[in-house]
Amino acid sequence: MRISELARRTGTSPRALRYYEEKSLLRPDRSASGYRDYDERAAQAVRHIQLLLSAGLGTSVIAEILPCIPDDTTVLAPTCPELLDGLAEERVRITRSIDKLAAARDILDQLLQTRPVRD
DNA sequence: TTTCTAACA
DNA sequence: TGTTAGTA
Repeated sequence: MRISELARRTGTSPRALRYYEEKSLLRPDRSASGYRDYDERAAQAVRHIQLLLSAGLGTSVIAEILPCIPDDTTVLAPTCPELLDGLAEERVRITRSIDKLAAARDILDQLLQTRPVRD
């Protein structure tokens, strides 16, 4: 399928799909005319990319992880044990970020003399 | 018409 | 990320 169809089927834009390719997240074939030609697996890969992106992972990390996710799942635990440590570290970084943000919010709550409110 | 690349907003 | 230009 061509880029616009893949974009439509995955809810992204052709622009984003070209960007993914530039970051080596996707490697579509090319038609004789130079048009990108995507297969079914690409559609699944894009969904994985979007999931990983929403997890806050960078494109370089995603490029490593992607080949470890089977087309039909969203879990990689059983597949590539080597990556698990790296992702665990990523999780630690995220936790630290959350803690810092929470601390910043607490300070603002004090300055504003408001009682902590849940969003 | 659709897509391509590259560059600019 | 969107958009634009000039092509094939």
